[in-house]
Order: sequence, then C-alpha cells, then structure tokens
Amino acid sequence: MILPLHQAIRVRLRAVLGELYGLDAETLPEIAVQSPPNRALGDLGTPLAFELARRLRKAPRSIAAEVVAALGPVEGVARAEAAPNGYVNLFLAREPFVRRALAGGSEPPAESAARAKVIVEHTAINPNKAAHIGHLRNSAMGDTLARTLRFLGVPVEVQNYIDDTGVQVADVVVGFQQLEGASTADVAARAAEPGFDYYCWDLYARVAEWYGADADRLAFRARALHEIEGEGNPTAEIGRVVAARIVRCHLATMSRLNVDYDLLCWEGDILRLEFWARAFEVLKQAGAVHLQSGGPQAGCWVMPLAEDGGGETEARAKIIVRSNGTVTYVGKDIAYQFWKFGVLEQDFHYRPHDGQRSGRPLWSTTSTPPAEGADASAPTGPEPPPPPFGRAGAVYNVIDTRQSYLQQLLKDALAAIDRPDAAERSVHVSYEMVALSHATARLLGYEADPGERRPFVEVSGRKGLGVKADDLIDRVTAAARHEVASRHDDLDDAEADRIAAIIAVAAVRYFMIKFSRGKLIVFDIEEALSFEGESGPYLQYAAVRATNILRKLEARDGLDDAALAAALADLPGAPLDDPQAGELWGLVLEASRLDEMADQAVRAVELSVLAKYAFSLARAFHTFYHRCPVIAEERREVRLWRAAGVLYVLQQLTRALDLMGCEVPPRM
RNA sequence: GCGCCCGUAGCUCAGCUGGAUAGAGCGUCGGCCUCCGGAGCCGAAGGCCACAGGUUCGAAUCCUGUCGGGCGCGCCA
Repeated sequence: MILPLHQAIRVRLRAVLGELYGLDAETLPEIAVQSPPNRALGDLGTPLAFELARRLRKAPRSIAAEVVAALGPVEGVARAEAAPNGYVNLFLAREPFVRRALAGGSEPPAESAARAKVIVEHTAINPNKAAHIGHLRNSAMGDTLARTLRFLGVPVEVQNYIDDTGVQVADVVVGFQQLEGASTADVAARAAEPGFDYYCWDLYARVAEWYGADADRLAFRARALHEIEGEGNPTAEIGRVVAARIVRCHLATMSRLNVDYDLLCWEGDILRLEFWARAFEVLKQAGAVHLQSGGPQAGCWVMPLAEDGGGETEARAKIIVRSNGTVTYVGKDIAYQFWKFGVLEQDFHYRPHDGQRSGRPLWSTTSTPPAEGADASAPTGPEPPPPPFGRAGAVYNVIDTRQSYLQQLLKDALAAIDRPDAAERSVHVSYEMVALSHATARLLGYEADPGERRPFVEVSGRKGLGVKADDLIDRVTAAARHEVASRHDDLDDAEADRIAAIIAVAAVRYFMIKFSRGKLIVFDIEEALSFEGESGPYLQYAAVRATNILRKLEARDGLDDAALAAALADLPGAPLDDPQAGELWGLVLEASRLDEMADQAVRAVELSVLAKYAFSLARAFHTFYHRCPVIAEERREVRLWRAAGVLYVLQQLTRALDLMGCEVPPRM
C-alpha cells in the first residue's frame, strides 16, 4: 500500500525544507504527493517548489534542485530528480516495494479501535412496497462507503431507518381496508405468501388513483396516519404487519447484492420512547427553539434559519412543533440525529433480528425491554447483549439530494445546541435520482406523456412506474447466465447459477457507483445488460484471468502462492529494473494505490473514485495480459516476477471489488 | 424570489486538497485468436472544458457575473 510511503516522503521533505530554508513545518501547507502523468518522469512527484518560489524568491527549478540534493536516503525511494520545469520527482526502489506489497497483501487493514465510531445510515426505504432501482443507488453507495471506512480502519455502524409510521405505509393500509375490505388476519395471510412487496407495489398505485378520483378520500389517509402511530387498533396492527413483512423483503433484496446492516431503527420506537420530548428539552435549554408569539406562526415552536441575515427571520423560521402541539417530521429527524450523536441521554431497547447471509449480526430497536429470563429458556441459550449503538463521532446520512434542506436543518440544530463538532461531522451523502430512459419506460408499458420534454422519465411509486430492484437483478442474472452458458458447456446448472449471480451483482453495483453522486442516472435496461467496456464484469474478468494464470502455473510448475513466495525470496530483483520491466512495474505501482484511492473516496465522499480506480487497474491488467505472457515466458526470473505481479494485482483487485460488495467468480 | 446541484468528444461520463501533453466507455472506421479464454487487446477519427471577466508562476478545477437544465424552499411525511 502506498499511503504510508507518501507520508514518509512528506515527513522527509518537510525536514529538508527546514534544514535548507529554515521553514517551520507548522507554517508549511500540506505537501502534495502525486503520480506524474508519465511513468518515465518518475513514480511519484511533488510540485512543492512552485508554491515556495514566491516565498523564497527563487526559481522553482533551483528550489527543486536544492531539495533533491539535500534529500538524502529515504526508505523505499531509489533516487530523486529535479525536473527542468520545477517538479521534484521520485523513483521508488522496485524490488523491496514489490516484496513488501506481496508480504502485506494478506494483512488485515490496520485496526484502530481508538478512532471514534462512525454511523452510516442508508437504504431507509418506505416499508410499503418493493424496492426499485433508485433505492439501489442509495444502498450501493451506503454499503460501499461503510466497507471503505472499515477498510481504512474506522469502526462503522450501519443503520437502516424504517419509517413504519409514515404516509406511505398508511396509504397501503388504507388500500387494504377501503379497497379490499381486508381484516388484519387477511393481510397477515397475504403477507405470508411470496411476492407481498410486489402486491403492495400495485396496491399503493391503486390507492393513489383512488385518492385522485375523490379528494374527500384523503380523510382516510389522515385518519390512518393518526391511528398508525398508536397501538391496539386494527389500522396500527395492519401497518405493523405490512411494515414488518416488507422490511424482510427489502432485506432479502439487499442481501442478494451483499448489502447488510447492524441495526434497524424503527420510527415507531422513536415515537413510543418519546425521544422527541428529550430532544425538545435539549433544544429549549440551549435556546435553539422558541415559541412564536405572533404572526402567522403564532403558537408554534420554531428554529431560526441559519445565515438568514435579513430582518425577516421571524417570519421564515422553521416550524418544529405545530400550534396544536404535535411535532413535525423535522422534529422527529432531529431527535434521531441527536440520538446518533449521543446527545439524548436515552436509548432504545434492542432485540436480535433475523440472521443475515453475510453472518453479520442484525439488531432491531424495540420500545419494550426484553422480558426477564425469557431468553434463558430459548433453545439457543441466552441472547448476547446488544453492542453499544449510537454515540457516534461522525454520522453519514445517505439520502438523495432532495433532502438537502432537511439535512441542513439537522446540522443547524446540532450547531444551535452548541455541538459544532457534531454539526461538522454530520455529513449528508447526497446524490441525484435514478430516472428511466424513454426506451426503458416504454418497455415497461408506460405511455409517454406528450408534454414531457426531458430526456428521461422520473420513477414514480404513486404511478407504479419504476423498475423493481428484484426484477432488475433477475434480468441481469439471466443475461449473465446466458453468457456463462455460451462460454462453458461443462458447468452444471447450480454452478452456472451461482456464477451468474456473482456477475449480476457486480454489473448492478458497479453501475450504481461509477457515476459521481451529483449526476442524474438515466437508467437504460439495454445499457445495464451490457457487460462490455466499463462494467463490473470487466473488472471481474481481469481477476478471473489473473486467477487462471496462477492456476496454470501451479498445475504446470507446482507453484502455488506459498511456493511462489519462497521462490521469490532468493530471487535477484534485477529483472525488475530492466527497462523492459516497465509494464510490470507500472502495474504493481498502480495496484498499490488502493489505499490512496479509498482514502480519497472517503475524504471527497465520492465513491465513484473507487469504481474508476478499480476499472483503471483492471484495464492496466488486461493490457499487461496481452503484452507480457507469464506461462510462456522462458526466463525464469522474469516469469516469477511477472507471476508475483499478477498475484499482487489479483489481491488488490479482489479487495477493490470487495469494497464495492462484489466477488470474483471462479470462472466466467 | 432564495438555496443546492449540473453544463467537458456524436452519446454517457472521469479529471483528486489548482499542477506536467484534458482521459475513458459506447458508437463509427481499421487491425488482432498457431499466443495464460475475444466479457479482451491495438490503432484512427472526434474537444473554444456553456459564455464573459477575475485571482494565480499555473485554472476544466477557485471567485464573480450571464445563459441553459435539474431539484428543493409547507403548522405534508
């Protein structure tokens, strides 16, 4: 991994600047270490001479020359060069670099339990219908972020917020009651059957249409919404049945994509445990909210909007508690966010939820404490106590860009209660929506709106318009299955299915991650089914090719990973410095940058960085594959070093894929 | 009206805390299976980085303005 080397170089350069010019390390800006555009220029380079030119009243070129002359030995660096234009370029010691890379290849990432825990909240799909492609973008980003943070040694807690008491669930309940005359038992029976999430998808669309036909019917929604927050009434019971079942459907869908969670947070529990009451106290004590005495907002508790500046702040304050005393959505969200940062001295109760395919234990919040002794009688023995949830040092909320205003209010609220640290570390991971191409919308049977001028069609749950996540995965899997079968006629059905599933996951997840988050994705089914070019399967194919080389090497020469390592131990490194070895060296160097890219992805909160890097590494490998044969190479030293490079690339590519929740299939 | 996001090749997009010659994929055209599997590789054509100023040794990147597009801004959730 190259990041520690960057750091060592920075430290040395800072010392050199101190020795040469008496510059204080404190007053120096962070020294940029970057990759030169062309490997011939160097393996790493820094433009520090440019920044110092004015301060030192010297030409960059001479500063660079002086720095290079004074640099002295740096661990891992073979030599330095001052480029004529002023760059300081570094050439790494290749042999030790490759040896260290291979040795560290199997090491687990540096654990640092001392670092503050980070909460990543993602998915948060309304539990009233099947998940669609828009939700996949959220989950793919959130899961990749969580995996990347863990890779960097940060303790992570993944939460999935379940809005079980919102309008969307209420609407489906109204559908069951008013359109189907269903009882709680009827709904429970239907929920136990397969395809409940698809059934509710259609029902939800029907309810929306039903409301549209007669505005008076919206009264049913208002009543259901009220009842659903309570307990012991049929509406609440049906709501519970629906939400519980749909959440299981969502978890099953996400599990297909290797997405998992630590905790399900139910909005109903936040209400029943009255988190808001405590949050309200905190806000009032800090003077963050006040009661509006006059004007249109008279009788409401409001929070002044930050940075309003003008004299109209009073009129434009954000209402947190309505004049009738009920709390708004914003208030509930503030309470939840406060809990995440440990601001409320209050906690949920917890119960274990179903197991996850990944094996990661999943917990669920509840409103009631576990019954005494009940667990001890269970066949599995007493339940382990829940881990300490909440109280995070930083929070990432993965929610689409339309929630920006609300997310800003959460930061404002934290700042208003004098928790600027929490406000600062309250990060909105915003992203644009996923829309449908006209061609795909047409394929779904959607009649194009003649007034539609935009080049895409917005997904709409109310209209029932959208590509369901499971349908997408099914279609991509079928396409992958077809491809696999056409390439291998010796695979049995189970194996072919397994490989197709692995490929489909990569295709879908890579597609959701490769665009930067501010970009609207216009989803086109044909494009998604293409496994050529910049796609998940392209990355997997590179890894499979690497695996094949190593497998053949083992079959022919009996050289497995351990034997290869042993053979390298007493192998001269000279072939690496051969000018012809440039291809191999460039590949290894590129492969070593995974930690640099993971770090950058987190700092910029831009997961596409990771996707682009993995793609470029795969591309570099494919090129190498064509130019530099391994098996057929006759010179033993060259062959072994190439094999070492292939092994390292495979390790790094596998890790990069893992960060995106993708696996390497055994064949493809 | 205010706020956020977007504008780079025919299309879809990368371009890192400003840095060396603006890069990919798709599409088009032309090559490559006697060679570790062609879901691949190599090459060609294709760019006033929306526009105009500014800051800087240096701007696709930062600042201001203009134009075009998207999304928010409720005693809804």
